[in-house]
Amino acid sequence: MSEKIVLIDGHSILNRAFYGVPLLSNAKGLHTNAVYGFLNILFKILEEEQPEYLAVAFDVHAPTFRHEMYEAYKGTRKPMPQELREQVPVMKETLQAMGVPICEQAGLEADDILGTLAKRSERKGIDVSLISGDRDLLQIASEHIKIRIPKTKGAKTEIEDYYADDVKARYGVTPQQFIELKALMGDTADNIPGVPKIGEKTAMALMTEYGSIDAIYENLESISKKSIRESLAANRELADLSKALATIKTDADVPFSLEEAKLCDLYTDAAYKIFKELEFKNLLTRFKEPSAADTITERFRCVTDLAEAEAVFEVCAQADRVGFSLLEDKTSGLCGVGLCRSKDDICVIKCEGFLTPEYLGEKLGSLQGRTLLCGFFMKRAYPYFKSDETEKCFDIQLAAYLLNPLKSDYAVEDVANEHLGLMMPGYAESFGKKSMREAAEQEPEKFTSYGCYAAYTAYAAADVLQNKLEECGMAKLFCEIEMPLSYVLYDMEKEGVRVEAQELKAYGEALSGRIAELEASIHEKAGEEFNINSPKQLGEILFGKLSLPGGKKTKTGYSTAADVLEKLAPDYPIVGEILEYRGLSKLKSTYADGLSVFIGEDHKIHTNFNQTITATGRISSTEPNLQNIPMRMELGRLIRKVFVPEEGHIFTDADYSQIELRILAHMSGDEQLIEAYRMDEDIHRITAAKVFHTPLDQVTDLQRRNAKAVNFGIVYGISSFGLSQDLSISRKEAEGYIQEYFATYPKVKAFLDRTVEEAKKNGYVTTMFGRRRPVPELSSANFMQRSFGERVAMNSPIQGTAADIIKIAMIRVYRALKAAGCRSKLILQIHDELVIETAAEEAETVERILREEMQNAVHLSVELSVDLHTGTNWYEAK
DNA sequence: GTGTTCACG
DNA sequence: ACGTACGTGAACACG
Repeated sequence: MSEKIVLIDGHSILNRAFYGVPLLSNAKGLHTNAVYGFLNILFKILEEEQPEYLAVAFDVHAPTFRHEMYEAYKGTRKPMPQELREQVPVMKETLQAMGVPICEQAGLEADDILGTLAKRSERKGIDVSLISGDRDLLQIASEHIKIRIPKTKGAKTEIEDYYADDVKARYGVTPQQFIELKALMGDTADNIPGVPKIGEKTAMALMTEYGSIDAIYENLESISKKSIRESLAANRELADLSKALATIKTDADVPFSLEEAKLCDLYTDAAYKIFKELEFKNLLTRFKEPSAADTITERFRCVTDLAEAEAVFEVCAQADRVGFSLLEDKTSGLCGVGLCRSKDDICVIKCEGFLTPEYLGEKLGSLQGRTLLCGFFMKRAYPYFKSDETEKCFDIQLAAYLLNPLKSDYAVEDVANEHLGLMMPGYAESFGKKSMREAAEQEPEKFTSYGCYAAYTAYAAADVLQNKLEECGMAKLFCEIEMPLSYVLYDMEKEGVRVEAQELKAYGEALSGRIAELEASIHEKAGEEFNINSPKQLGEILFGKLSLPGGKKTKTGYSTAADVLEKLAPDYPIVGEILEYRGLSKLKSTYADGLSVFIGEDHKIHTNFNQTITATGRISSTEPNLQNIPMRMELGRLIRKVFVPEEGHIFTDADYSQIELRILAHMSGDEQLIEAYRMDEDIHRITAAKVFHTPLDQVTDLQRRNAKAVNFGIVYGISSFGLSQDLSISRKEAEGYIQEYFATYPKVKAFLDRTVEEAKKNGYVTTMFGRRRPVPELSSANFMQRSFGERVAMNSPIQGTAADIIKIAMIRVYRALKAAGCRSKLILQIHDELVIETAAEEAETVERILREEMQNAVHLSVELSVDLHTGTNWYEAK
């Protein structure tokens, strides 16, 4: 077997990777997707090829330059986007760190370097694999030089391979002819003029018939088509020039020795550092585990003996701080507990024999309050706890979330990696889809290892995260809001909300009847049966078959969204029916049928309130989502009647009135807006009066509606386009409203501008309570992305502060209910609204507490106002 | 798994 | 010239 070299066309592959991988960025906002994609391709190739040599070629600055020339010429495509441009130096640094030689030379294009190195290697009897996204390189292909072109097909990349024969098979020309083909037809991208009048088809025909440019000119008179013949005759020089331009150099002066390309261990310390910085979690697993981890795993142990377990808990109770991991899942129950009280004392106590789940839970609970208990997802541990005190609790996930709320999850291995620089296998990596019980029984060693790693990570990360929280000014937010709130949420989930299953079923059945009627009528009007729920089929029927006007939008086909259909409804009865059908089937599938599966044996629904999901600090609700139960339309709103309190209770519902606008008034300090809230009048009406220069009592409904939309728009990070869409007015009119609004409330404008500026400077925005949201989009070169970043920067401090305030209110209400000895319980939170299941005799107390604690959660320059309602179901209470 | 639609604040 | 209002979650169709 001869030796092999892999040569990579750096810019070309980086470019491929950039467009093939969705935009990623690390915590610092640096984009990383192209580098990530490049490395994935590189590793894949290396695994396949097992070469002895490796080198990457870059143009010095040719690609951007040449690219831009081309763009200027074509006037269509964009220059290299900033998101990609910034990754070029990062890519080079990464390669350097991995010890991969980078060949670049002023005055030489990467193609020429690659061509030269390929031929040089071939002469030495070395096989060549040349990786490029650019088909121009095909001219280099030979018996020993393989051109490999990666193609991104959906998620995975497939690679097309071309030896000389493959080029012939695929394109019908030899690699040499490939050059001449290109010379004839020209290539604007490479500034190759080509021969006028000759395009792809003609060039191909000529090459197939004559075999070379020289042969074509020798037989010029035999070319039948006059225009082609004349063009060729008149442009011999151009043809030769084009050929020269199209030919990749194979004898360039590249000072590069094969020895430099000798492939060494890529997994260097320097590379590890860079991969970590770039947050390439998957790729980090390729590195050997750092030595620190080795010493830790040596100390991992599994305890199965009662006396030993007793001793462990005793020692833990004396420790300052204990990291723990709960080894359980819904189906398995508790299978073990990982405990770490120092980096030298880490174990998993397994549930077996005398070590029952009850015993372990009890012992874990007994640690509460005696030592700082650090764990992932503390809410899961609260069932074992004896009190709702969280002073001596530290939830790793909550801390990691505050430090970067944009991540999709906060798994043990991610935190270990990001905050401790520790590589460990994740759950799925160790156990696949096994349940915790299966893991414990079938993989005892990995089970111990996983539990110990998690406990150690909790132990060690608590310290690191605490310091980071302090640095970022979020320590108070963490221990005074998020930690106590986690217990409140646990309590709300545990309590649940009662739902009348029978009535819910009846509601669903009532919908079914009407749905069937509509379905029949729609199919009849359409002249065929089709799936109305399929936007694709629906679009084809409406805008294709029935050729209704206005059909456009979306990548995949016609848009059939409600706002599009509503415009058509007055003229086409079928559209109205479709809208009604849509509404009803939504109610049936998501709510009537969807909710019923979550009703437990206690007749209650226990939703999950997630505390680490949203970018702004809000809570989210899942399985089921109880934060989007219908409200705006009467038919949907009726569903709320099935949500009922327990015997002897009523619902008390309290919501903040326009909390976000009040926060805006406070944060901007705008006197006009603050004053508007001091008047005891409808804020939208006041805004209308001011913006439209109309006396308050003469404000029309339309004016009020418009003012309300502007108020919303301001909170969302206003754009004239968005407002115009919302109000169905022209952009110009919308722009006018915004101008008037800012003239009315000048400090609001100043505040929003200031916020965006700060976001650009810092890379993040903050709420009144120090909660941060990074805004990496602001550094994008893409207008759309950047505009999005600006709106995010304007909205997040407002939405986030509102989230902070209601969280404070929840904790206060929870504590006040407890202090007053109430049986009444907080059960739901819907962003600006709290629902309490109120014991009948406590109705007045509860109202007083809600008002008091919500209104005084914080003191702003405008009062917080709370609306209260009660009822025997959620419909009545709202 | 991704895209579309639509429910809520 | 571009093509959006901010933040979520669930159901469904479709590849």
